[in-house]
Amino acid sequence: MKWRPGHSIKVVVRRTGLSAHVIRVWERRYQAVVPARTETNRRLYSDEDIARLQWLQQAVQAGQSIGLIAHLSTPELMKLVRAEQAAAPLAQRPTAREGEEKNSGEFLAQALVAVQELDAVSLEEQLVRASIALSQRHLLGEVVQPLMERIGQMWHEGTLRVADEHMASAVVRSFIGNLQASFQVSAAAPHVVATTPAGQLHEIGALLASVVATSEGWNSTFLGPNLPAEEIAGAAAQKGAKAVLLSIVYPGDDPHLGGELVKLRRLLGDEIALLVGGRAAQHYRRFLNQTGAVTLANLSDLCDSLNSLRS
Amino acid sequence: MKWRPGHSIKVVVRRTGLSAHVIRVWERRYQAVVPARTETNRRLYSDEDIARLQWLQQAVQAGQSIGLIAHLSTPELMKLVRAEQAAAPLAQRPTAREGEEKNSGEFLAQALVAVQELDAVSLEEQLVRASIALSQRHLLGEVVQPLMERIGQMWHEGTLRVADEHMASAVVRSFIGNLQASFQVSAAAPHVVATTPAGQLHEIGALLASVVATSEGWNSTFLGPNLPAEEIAGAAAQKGAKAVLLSIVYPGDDPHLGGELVKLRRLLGDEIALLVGGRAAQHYRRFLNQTGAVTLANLSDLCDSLNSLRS
DNA sequence: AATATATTGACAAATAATAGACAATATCTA
DNA sequence: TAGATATTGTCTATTATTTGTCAATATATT
Repeated sequence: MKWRPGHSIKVVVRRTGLSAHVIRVWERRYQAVVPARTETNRRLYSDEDIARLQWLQQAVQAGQSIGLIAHLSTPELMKLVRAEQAAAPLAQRPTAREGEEKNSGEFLAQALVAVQELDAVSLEEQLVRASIALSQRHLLGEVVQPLMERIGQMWHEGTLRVADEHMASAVVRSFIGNLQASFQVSAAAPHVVATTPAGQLHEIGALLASVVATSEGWNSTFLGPNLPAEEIAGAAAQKGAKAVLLSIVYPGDDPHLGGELVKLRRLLGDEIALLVGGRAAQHYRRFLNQTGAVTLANLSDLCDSLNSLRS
Repeated sequence: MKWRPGHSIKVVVRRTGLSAHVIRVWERRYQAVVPARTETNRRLYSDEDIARLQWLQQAVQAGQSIGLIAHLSTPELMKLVRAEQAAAPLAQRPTAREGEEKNSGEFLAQALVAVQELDAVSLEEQLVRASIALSQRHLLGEVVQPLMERIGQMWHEGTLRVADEHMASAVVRSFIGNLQASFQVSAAAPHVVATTPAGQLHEIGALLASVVATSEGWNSTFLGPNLPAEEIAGAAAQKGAKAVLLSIVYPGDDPHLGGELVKLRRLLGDEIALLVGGRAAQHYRRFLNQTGAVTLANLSDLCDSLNSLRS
């Protein structure tokens, strides 16, 4: 679990990009980060120390002076960096650097802070930044989806207030809806509909699926959450859809849902595929297998399934 | 909690766009903003200082001369700038005046057709066209709001399917969220939060209220629907909101809602106003009157109430 | 032995504060 | 209207502070 020893300064240099000189001088002058020591006086940095240095570095890059911010707590630093990013004129935004992996994690972390602070503007700002810096796939798979999963998790744990969760849902919904509108799809392209079955109130998963389908060149209609099987089948028929995308996240033990799925499968007929994803989808696996629905583990699976459906 | 240290003049320069020279000369000549100092005589600007400089800058850009306004209090500056802004756009408003009435009706009719045909793309297209052709006020008051009312009505009558209603909600939500993001509001502007109380699941009204508040120059946070009184009060406190906007649409006979409203009023304290609108608001009039909440008949009422709150 | 790290002191470039000057307008006055 | 005066942004020169970098030296690691 936890790694006791800690990291040498060399590791910190590699991971932060700061020089060893600077790291030491920040410690000497401002006690910005005061690592533990070995018996022989070597510095031993914890992961928290490194993270703090990274935040300090970002704040400095954003124009803050180290002497004024070195003693701030790490959460305050995070807040400061966000404020600075938001205030930066678009003209001189920090040049998009390489290292998408690292960046997507930062976007996620910043977005989570924004959610906890109930800061809708900041949350949207992070999403927009991520959408500029990252590819579609990384944006959805490494920022938006993990963000919503994390929020759902914290919500169940009681770590997050309902208001935070609702605010975040509203912002993310709007953002994704926006994203979807930015794609141009031929009217001749095949259709899908995306929704969640009755009893499933969390709609973001279905909305994500809908965007992915759109970005893969399908005409996708998002029907909102919590629809009974008849409604879903009716809508699919009306749109001439080739597939129905369902997202099942919570709860994972709804006694009615299995029946709904079976009924939906019957109503859809043989021509319309049923693709089911989401965290709790596997809890209903026996119903899905029994009816010949396709279970999706992630958004890449969805892409694959859509592509094979097309042919 | 609170921000102790302060920002260097460099940061102020980047956030305001003013030159360091100007910032210092305004201080020297007019004491426009007199920041704290470090032990070594460096200027330390607080967030309030920066906000004040932004207001001063806006006032100057609007044609005021710095020597005459530098000594005004920040609230007076805010009022001044808003007055200027309200006066200016009228002169250069390029809106196509002709046939707004007729057009708004057409947009509404075509949007309804799109809903009944479950055509999200067409619905969004109508909304976008309306947003181009109409003023903000007409767009929201004569297209979006009537559209959602009509949909709710048809839904209760059974004329519309659930899927249609959900799809329309998703599209309109996304569209309004988009609209909201298009406004630039100063961080120094006062805050409101918009939501619906527990038991009220329809969120579009609150979202509309949130956009209107934003367009009137408030920082508005939309909290999503169906929040218990404690959550609303907590969020309002966290954001330092001056008002809470509630939308009550359906149902109009919830036995718990009156109690929720009374509780919310108590939790908010004396400093935070409670503005309540929506089709069903008058059904709870006795609770609202009893608690000193303001009842709003329409979006224009909301504008008026917000403006009087500001002073 | 070769390499990496810690400590101290020092240095230079960047940044900031102050006072004063100047030019372009704006406003007032005769 | 012309001239005087005031306002306002910009600039320079000087001094002081902040901050990244480096060298010298000692100690630890491989």
